[in-house]
Amino acid sequence: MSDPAHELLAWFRTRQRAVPGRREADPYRIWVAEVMAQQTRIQTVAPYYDSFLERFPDIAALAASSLDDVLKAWEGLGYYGRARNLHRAARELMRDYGGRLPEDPARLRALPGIGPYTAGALASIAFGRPEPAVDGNVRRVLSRLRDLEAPSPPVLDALARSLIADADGEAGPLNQALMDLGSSVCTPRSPRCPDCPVSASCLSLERGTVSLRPGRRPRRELPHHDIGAALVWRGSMLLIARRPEDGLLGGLWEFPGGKVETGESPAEAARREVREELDVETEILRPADTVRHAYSHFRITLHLFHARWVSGGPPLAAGPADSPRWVRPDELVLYAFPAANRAIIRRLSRAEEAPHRHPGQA
DNA sequence: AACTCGGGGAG
DNA sequence: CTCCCAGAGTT
Repeated sequence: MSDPAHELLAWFRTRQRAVPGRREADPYRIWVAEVMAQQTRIQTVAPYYDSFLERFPDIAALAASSLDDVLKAWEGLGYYGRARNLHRAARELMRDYGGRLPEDPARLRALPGIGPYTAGALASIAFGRPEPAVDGNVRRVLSRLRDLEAPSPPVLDALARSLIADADGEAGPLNQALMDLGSSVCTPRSPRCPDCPVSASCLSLERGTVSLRPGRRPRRELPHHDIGAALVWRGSMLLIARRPEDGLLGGLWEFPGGKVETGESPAEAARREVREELDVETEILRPADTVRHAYSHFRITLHLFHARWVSGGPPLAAGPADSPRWVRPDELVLYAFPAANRAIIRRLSRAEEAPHRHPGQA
């Protein structure tokens, strides 16, 4: 008689991978690992995880930091709302819970950035509670195990709970076993069913529908946008601006610019957007760089131009959080930029090593 | 339920 | 190139 829960636990014990948060006992460190892992691959998370915890070793340190510092530590990880929510949640925890995470899933769920999955993961892994933690991997494993095309969250929840009920109080290890199985064996394509500890219980394997489970939603084709942006030089200083906190890339810094309208050249768009957004008049000098970048739901081609400041904008000296602001090129590394801008900065600093004249200097 | 929100690795 | 990932918030 098959016993999926015990098969999963036994399999998990034999192959504990080195995963951020896996060997941790501190709920805060598990929390950070789970949030970083949302929609993000484990290899991507690892380097961020260590440096983030070194920079913010506990909830109090995170709550006491500025959002800019947290975003800088998050730079390149994507979904920057996660960093904003983590920061907000830390402050709520200091105010309402004495700087500790609550153990109750419902209270966890009420914190910003903690949804059904993360609340279940924390409750089970950090606090040993018998709660399900259904992420994309677990959803796929359970869909195949029961041969379900599109199980709803309540159904998945119930399936996970029934496994947990057979797991002898080992909810955390069982949840992690399901996730591990999904990421290493029960993969979206080319699953390794011969290596699967629960293949004897798998209804999809029995029916030959493994590759069809779970069903995929049809996807739309990605629209493409051309963006014009400017490296506005004022002597040896560059103009950067902070994006609004809500919305795409919220709170990150960027070189000012915007969408190219129909009948407009990228250079014209750059000059117009700088004037409209920052009230700064410029003269476009020459193309600086072009970067293509893909987001989840659209693609952009970023056309960047060297430009000369003419008038308007902030004073040369400004407070640390003022936007827009003038910075020296070597100061750019202190600010959190989107990946598309970061690629430009890399190439800019490489070019900086070769002898040349600044476009804006006399 | 549908849509928004990044980035990167695998195939 | 396409797909999709240790999801959550908003509408």
